[in-house]
Amino acid sequence: MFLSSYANAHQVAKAALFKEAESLHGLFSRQPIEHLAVGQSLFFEGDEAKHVFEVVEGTLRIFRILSDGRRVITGFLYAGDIVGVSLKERYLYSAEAITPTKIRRIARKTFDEAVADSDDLRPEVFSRVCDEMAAVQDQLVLLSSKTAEERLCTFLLKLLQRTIAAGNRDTTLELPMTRQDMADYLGLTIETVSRTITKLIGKGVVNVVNPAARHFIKIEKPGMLAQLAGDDSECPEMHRDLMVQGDRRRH
Amino acid sequence: MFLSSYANAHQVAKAALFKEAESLHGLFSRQPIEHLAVGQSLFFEGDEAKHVFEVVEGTLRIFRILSDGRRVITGFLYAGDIVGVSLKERYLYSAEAITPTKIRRIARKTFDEAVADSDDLRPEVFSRVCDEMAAVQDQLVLLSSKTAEERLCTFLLKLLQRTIAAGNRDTTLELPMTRQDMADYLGLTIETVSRTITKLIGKGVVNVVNPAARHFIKIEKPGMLAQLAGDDSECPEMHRDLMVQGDRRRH
DNA sequence: CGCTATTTTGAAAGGGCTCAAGAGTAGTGG
DNA sequence: CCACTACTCTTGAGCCCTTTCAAAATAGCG
Repeated sequence: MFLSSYANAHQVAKAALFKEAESLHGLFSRQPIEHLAVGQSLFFEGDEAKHVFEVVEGTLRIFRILSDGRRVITGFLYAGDIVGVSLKERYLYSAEAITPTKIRRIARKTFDEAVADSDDLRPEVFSRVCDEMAAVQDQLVLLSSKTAEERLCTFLLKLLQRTIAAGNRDTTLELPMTRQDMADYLGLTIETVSRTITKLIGKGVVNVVNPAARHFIKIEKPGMLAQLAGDDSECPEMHRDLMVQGDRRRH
Repeated sequence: MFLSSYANAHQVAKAALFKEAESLHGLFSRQPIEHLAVGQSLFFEGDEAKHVFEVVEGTLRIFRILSDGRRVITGFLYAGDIVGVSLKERYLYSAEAITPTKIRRIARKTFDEAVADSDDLRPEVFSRVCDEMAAVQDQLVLLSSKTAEERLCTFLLKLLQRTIAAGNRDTTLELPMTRQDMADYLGLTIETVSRTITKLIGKGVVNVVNPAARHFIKIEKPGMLAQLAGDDSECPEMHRDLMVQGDRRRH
């Protein structure tokens, strides 16, 4: 699956001081940039996994199509992310550009050899795989036990944290994906996503900056958004020592 | 998270011919066996991830407790599985024995060094991480778009495939986990799990071998079980070339 | 400006949840 | 061996959130 870009940023930076090829980004930087138009596919589920990709610019969706036509989006890729590492023979999902996108590619064989040879690259790859695993597991928790509102808020919160981490002071988010994409990612219908956003606007938590641009959402009350997202980062401690039985809510 | 045991079995076997330490199992085999009683914890979410474990015998559940007390089981561990690899500082989940269990442990530091040093171990670790990632993603698909019946059937089917892979000819499954465990794993309530099993018995798909032993379930119609599980291994091809728009069902 | 795709809104139906009680199963100790 | 208790599992009834089906409103674009 995809690998988060904000993984071990310090390590990347350190390595870059010495030799560019000693960081994953450096490894890709020598490759030519390729352009993807909106809706264009990078690869398909089931294809032989011949390349590893770095997203230079833009956004992609990662998804599977089920036998009955339903689509499940398992993640989004943003600038700096790397796809195609934790795979064997074949891609387990399709990848498609949802905005005009720039990518670089490296043959898996080349990539694997470079990683096997470099003591700097291995920890970086490992770190990204760990982040990816953590992200999928969070998504698993979201899907197995959160309400529509909690799901939406969790999603928006993650996007918000992304832009804040990128140094953006404004709390206005650009949602490059459609409502249908959000629905397929959050395990909801497009109608529920739409209704839930309307409800959040009603509560004053978020707002559309300009009714014309529904893909720009301003987070008015980040604190409340985090509240509604539900995961007060779980609470493992309550479980420790004393098995607090009995008062399990829902599910 | 956990790592599936049937990963790259041939590679493991090959390495074992030469030197035992050149396979992951060999690496653990020198460690003393530790015993866990039913309900005993191996580690807690949030704990410093100091060890990597191999399950020698028994079954464990991997889970998180949410702030409102709900429990999400993200996986089960069986004999041969390895836990604690794809992690950074801390465990992202708790692990608890659901049957009497035997495990071996290795310090992460030792483990990481052994893997970094050995050209045989690295591919095996990589392979297991890939399998783990694929499993989590399948679970993600299950949770985001399957009905209660489909979830149950998918779960039973996976267990069936496990026992068949282990060379068992009988289609009777032992379910070491409680109904509540299954519910927390499948994103359902215990009542829905119970009702769905009753429904499957009514359809003649499965049966309880002996009403006294509800943890032993015989699969009477494996074919029908696979049907009801829903994932005719998805269908990526229908999507290729021609973007078949429009007739997306549900969600 | 007209056409199409996307999004929103409404009303009704349904699947799974909640609450509540009953039925088995085990374990304990007299 | 049989209460007695504690659990797990099953079953029932009603409700609620999300889905489904349908249509209107809004944006995007040639």
